[in-house]
Amino acid sequence: MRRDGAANRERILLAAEQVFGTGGAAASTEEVARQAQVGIATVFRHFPTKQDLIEATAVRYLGKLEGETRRLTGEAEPGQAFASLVRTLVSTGATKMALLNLLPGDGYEVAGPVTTAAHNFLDAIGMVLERAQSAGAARQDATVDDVSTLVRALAHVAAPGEDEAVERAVGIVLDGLGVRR
Amino acid sequence: MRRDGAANRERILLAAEQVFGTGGAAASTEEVARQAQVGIATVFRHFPTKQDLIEATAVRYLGKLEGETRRLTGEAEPGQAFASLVRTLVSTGATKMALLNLLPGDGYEVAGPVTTAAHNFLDAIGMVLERAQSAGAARQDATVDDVSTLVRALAHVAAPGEDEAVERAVGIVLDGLGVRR
DNA sequence: GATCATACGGAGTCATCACTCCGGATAGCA
DNA sequence: TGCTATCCGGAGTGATGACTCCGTATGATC
Repeated sequence: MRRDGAANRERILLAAEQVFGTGGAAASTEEVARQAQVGIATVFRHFPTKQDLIEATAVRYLGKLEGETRRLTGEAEPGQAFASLVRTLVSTGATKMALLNLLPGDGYEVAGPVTTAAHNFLDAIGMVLERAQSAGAARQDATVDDVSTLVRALAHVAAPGEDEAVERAVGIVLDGLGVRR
Repeated sequence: MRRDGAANRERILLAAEQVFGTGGAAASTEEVARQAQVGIATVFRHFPTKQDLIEATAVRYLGKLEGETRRLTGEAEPGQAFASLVRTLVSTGATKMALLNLLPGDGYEVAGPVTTAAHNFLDAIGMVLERAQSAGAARQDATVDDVSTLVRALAHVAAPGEDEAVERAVGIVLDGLGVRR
């Protein structure tokens, strides 16, 4: 693969994360091309359909989230680490709701790279959750799916500018999850 | 207004609630016309723009929700009434998420009939909430906005068929709201 | 039952968007 | 530096959807 080709692919993915994140999946591919400073044909050469582009962007984004989540596994305070995870996911999810919608449980295809990436991400969340539970800082019967569902839910209403309302809602959910604060 | 005109207006609003509810605001006006068994021009004669149609549908729907909510004010068990309210709103919201998105706090215009209807609806929720709080069946510092935010959030992920996951999430949120179960 | 204001249907218009075609660069290598 | 496989841009193309035009039908009033 030629170097300029690889570089453009990167620029496109970066732009797509921004565009689809803020505008939802309804945002146009042309907008992505504009933001990436690339011709529309170049986008379609790298990603034959809009769906392919969205999926590639989602995989990349989920991988990033997974990395951030795994980093929290080493935190000294498991309860705080978990609370911090939820807060972070909700607020970053606020500007990427279209991508979060691709998580399982939101009516997505059963197999494929997106689902794999999502599972890896959920595994990472599970590790943080279990550490909190072992430390007695989260209720024992909570599952990763519970956390996933609640985070996706909160992310949907977490529009930028509604910080205070969202913070209150997150606090109530964390109480429901038995997280010590 | 002629009788057939009024009747068609009703059929259109009914169809719109169904179509926009399940398909989101992205659903086409033609689909509404088809479902209402009416020509496309008839829809636009009654509601000059698609936005007008969505707003009229939302006002109607919010009024219906308000009525159901006020009915819960007379329940014997305030805590159960509140829990039942949340459950009902989340599950009905699941098939009308596009309309629930028009509630304040989701980036909608400040004035107008939709906002008025939404406020009336929130008032009704407030009455149910306060009764539960007075009975010691809900935490004292919870506000109507908290409930509104959480319900909207849950409704977004409450796809039909995900009943069990949603029920668990609702349970956790109710725990966070201090609702006795 | 005649008149006419009110309503109706569906073909057409215009804009948007996903996706394609093709002539013109350019990176990498000898 | 010259060659070529790879890559690029932007003007199409076809489909879809919001909205309009206009000839026809019908409910209300006399």
